[in-house]
Amino acid sequence: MKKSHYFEQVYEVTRQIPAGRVSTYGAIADFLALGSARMVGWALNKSFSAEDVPAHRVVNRKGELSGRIHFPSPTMMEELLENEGIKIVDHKVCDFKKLLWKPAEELL
DNA sequence: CACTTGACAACAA
DNA sequence: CTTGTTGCCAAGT
Repeated sequence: MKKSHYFEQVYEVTRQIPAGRVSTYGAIADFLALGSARMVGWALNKSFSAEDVPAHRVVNRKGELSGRIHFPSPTMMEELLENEGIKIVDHKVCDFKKLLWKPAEELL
């Protein structure tokens, strides 16, 4: 049952993010070429009610854990990321650009 | 049906 | 750092 097409797409892409990597709203939105970064964030918000989506691997364009506030605990996101080998400094991803993963990479 | 809000992007000042 | 704009589109009120 599809609620909304792009929701599923965002979930799918987000699930493709490998551990130890992060992605951005812009990257996903750009890859889907559907809506916009807002839609991605919005879809991720609903991801809690959806299937298991590693939303903690999705950050904003600055690498900030902007979504941590929506997690059960604001620190959970950092814990999860650090658990995957991602360094978090000041609620931001260290070497963000290096860890940045794009959906298109899977196609390469 | 109109308006506002939203885990945003990207730039400008 | 903040405040502002424009684009984008669905859900909530």
